[in-house]
Formats: sequence, C-alpha cells, structure tokens
Amino acid sequence: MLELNFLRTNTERVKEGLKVRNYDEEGLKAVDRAVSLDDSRKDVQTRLDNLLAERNALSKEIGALFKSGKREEAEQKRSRVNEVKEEAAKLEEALREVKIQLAEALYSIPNVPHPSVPAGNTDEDNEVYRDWAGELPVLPEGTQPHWELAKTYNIFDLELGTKITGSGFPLYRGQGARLQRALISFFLDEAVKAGYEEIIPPLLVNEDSARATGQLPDKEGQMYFVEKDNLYLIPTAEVPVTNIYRDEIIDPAQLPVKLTGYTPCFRREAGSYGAHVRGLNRVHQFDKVEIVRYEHPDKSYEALEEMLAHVAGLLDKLELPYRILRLCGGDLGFTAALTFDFEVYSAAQQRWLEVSSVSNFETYQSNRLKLRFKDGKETRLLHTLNGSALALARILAALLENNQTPEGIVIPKVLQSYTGFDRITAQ
RNA sequence: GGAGGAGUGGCAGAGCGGUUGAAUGCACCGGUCUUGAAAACCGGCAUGGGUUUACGCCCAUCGGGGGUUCGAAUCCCUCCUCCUCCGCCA
Repeated sequence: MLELNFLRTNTERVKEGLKVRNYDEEGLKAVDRAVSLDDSRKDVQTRLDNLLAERNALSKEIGALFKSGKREEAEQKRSRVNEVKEEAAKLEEALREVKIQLAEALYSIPNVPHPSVPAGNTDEDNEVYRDWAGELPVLPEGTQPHWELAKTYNIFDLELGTKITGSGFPLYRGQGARLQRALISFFLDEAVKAGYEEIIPPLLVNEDSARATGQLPDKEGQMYFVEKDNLYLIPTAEVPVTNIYRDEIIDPAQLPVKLTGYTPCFRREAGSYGAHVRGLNRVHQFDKVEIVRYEHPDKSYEALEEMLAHVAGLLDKLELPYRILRLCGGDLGFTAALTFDFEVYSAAQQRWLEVSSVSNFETYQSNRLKLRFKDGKETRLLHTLNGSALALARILAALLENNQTPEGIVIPKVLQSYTGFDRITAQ
C-alpha cells in the first residue's frame, strides 16, 4: 500500500496516477477518504493517549499512596481511574474501527504509475517498448501447435494430468521432462552468474505472507487454499522469497539484495477455458524461476533496466523471437509502478505468449512488508522489484513449435549440455 | 500424535505485581589516550504512533491475541513457535 505521508503530501499526484489507471471521479474519492480517515485516526489516537497518560500517572500516585498508608486518598483516585478507563475503552474501540476503515481505504488505492506508463485500457494499448528486429519465423505447411507435438513426440500429456489431478495440470515425460529440467537449471545458473542468491523456498505460505506481498485480500480467488492448515499454495516464488526480509531493517552495505528462486506456481485461473488457453498456454501448475531485488530508492530504475537485460539475454540465448511491452495504465498490476512484459513468438499458433513480467513496486510492497534500510539516521522503505526469468510452460510451448523440423525438435545450443541430447525425436 | 520445559533488545542473559523500555555482558557507533592499532576509560545505541519551529514530552510494544488489577515482562486463558523424551516416518 501507499505510504500515508506520501498520500497526504502528494494527493494530486496520486489522483493523476489513478486517472492513468482509468479510475473515474468516484474512484478518486478513495484518496480523500484515506486522508480524512487518517485525520480521524490521529484525533482519536491523541485523545486516547492523553487518557492513558492520565491513567498511568494516577496509578503511580496510587502506588505511592498505598505505600505511605494513605488508604482513603488512594481509594478516591482509584474511582477516578475507573472513569478514565471507561472512556479509554470507548476510544480504543473507535480507534480499532477507524484503523480498519483506513486500512480498507489504503488497500483500495493501487500504486502510482511511473510517469512513463502510457494511458490505455487493455493489453491492446500496451506500448511496444522493443520490437523484434528480425523476421518472424514462418513455418512450412504441416507444422503443429505444441499440443499436437506433445503427442507426436510423447513429451507431455495433459489428459494424464487430468486423470491424476484435473485439467490444467500437465505431466511431462521422457525428453519433455528432461527439457523442462534443463530449462530450470539453465535459468538458475544464469541468475546465479548474474549475482543472485539461489533460494528454495516453501511452496505453501501463511496468511501473513500472502498479505504482505499483496495476494490478500486482493487475489484471494487466484490461490489454492489448504483449509485444514490455513495455508496457501504459492502462485509465484515472489511470495515466499519477498517475505524473507519482512519486518527487517537492512544494513545499506548489504544492498542490493538479489535473490532468485525456482518453484512450481499454482494458480486457480477460475473460469478460463477456450482456444487461447489450449495446451500449455495457461495451466494451473507451471514452473518458474523468479528474480527478486531490494534496492535503494535511487537505484531501483537502474536495477529494472538490468533485469530487463538479464531476461532479454536468456531469450537471446534460447534463440527465441521476443518483444518487450511497457504495460499501459489499464493493464498495469495493482501493486506495480512500472511493468515490462516479455512475449515470445509462438510460430505455430502465430501469436505472442507472455513469458515474463518485470516490475518495480517502489515502496508499495515494502510498506506492507515493513522492509526498511538505514539511511544515515533515518529509517526508510526500500524499493522492491521482481521478474520472471523465466516462466516455463510457455517457453516450452514456443520452443517446441518454433524448433520443429522434419527430423525432430531442435534443442537450442545452450541447453544441449543440460539435456544431453540435441533434438527431440519420436520415441 | 502423547508427556514435559521454554519464548525478554542485534546476540547472550537478569527481572517474576508498582516509578523497568527493561539490569549486566558481548557486538556496534562516537570520543579520550596512542606515531598508529589494541587495551583501558567516557558517552551513545529498539520500533511504531501522537505532539512540538526545536530541545523535548506523551502513548504503545518483553512470541500473537484476550482477560484479572488502580497498576502486568511479571498472574490467568488461548493460539503460535522452539527444545527434551516417547510414537510414527522420506
């Protein structure tokens, strides 16, 4: 959530930001509402504090009176304290109430978009930040989409996944499983080479963690929930990895903190079926390597560039055609200030598939996380960033389609030492 | 899963109903001394909120939540976590 101080001192800027996200006049009111709720909060807080101060002072006096044997005086004060306590109880209730409302108001206000974020409503309005410079591959007649290739080469099986679990849970096998593992290792190795510390986090998280990264209360329906133990299956490694430093004050000498983690990701994706989500295009379980950074506020946009270069480097090495989009206000995630999406071209489907999303959240996440650093005497919020590097299922889809030849599916050179074979052939 | 024990500042560790946001030690940051360093000595050293031009003052926080009391780190309830023993187990 946004910092209250920022909200108070930059009210107009926040509103301008909401307009970029297509909020109407009604939506903008949340900003003023939050500020006025905070005014009430301060007012109640001050009155309560004064009462508590009085109570504390009286209690001390009572203690002293009892010691010196002045019973009666003590009794008098005691009844006064009881009055004070009654009043305080009311104010405490009021404070609790106003805090809940304030939190709700704050949760309803998204991050302020970076000035470079273009206006727009849908993904159609996203800006092509860097287009693919070369020719897009055109496959000859008779080429197959990846779900057909899966059958031809026996590399993954959606029907089996359905049998075992349900739709959207692919089962990889043989050379397909091997290729999947190769991609994970390759991505992790590249991240480690780039200075990221490798993390294997828990795949289930508690409510606090889900709340801290903004999955709750916002995207409740997106996550699988284990009711018996009150745990959520992670929709991305971002959740456990970003929570590592929840509630911490970091020594600035440790900055930047660079972390990477591979995890399966679980997403309910309720109600999404149809042609666009065929095959591996959208599934409930997929593998992803995530990179996460905590940065000094002055350096976070530099870091974002670096992350873009890193992801671009991965796609270059995999020899996949891709483009980079700058998300427009309407498509930008609730918590992000600026997001770039990477899309690879899937030649058989003749469409672009999103394989990475790289974002700067500025202090929006760290405010909820209470993730700070010491800036001299001052304690300040850090900037958090993250990006997929990379999401597996769709990469695999594009790879299979683009690299199909009459002699099998060609494995990119960088992966061959990981897979142990240079092409996938019919088994 | 069963039985017992414990959770206090960055760490270790006192306190077990009153002026204790918390002794002491270590770590850390200043200073004195020293050619320099170490040692010694002196000082500082939690987070959040309110208020103030400022110095400061006030409130909350001793695993989380609730309760008893004029007053709770200290007593009670509850949840969580950790340790020991038993059971189960990749």
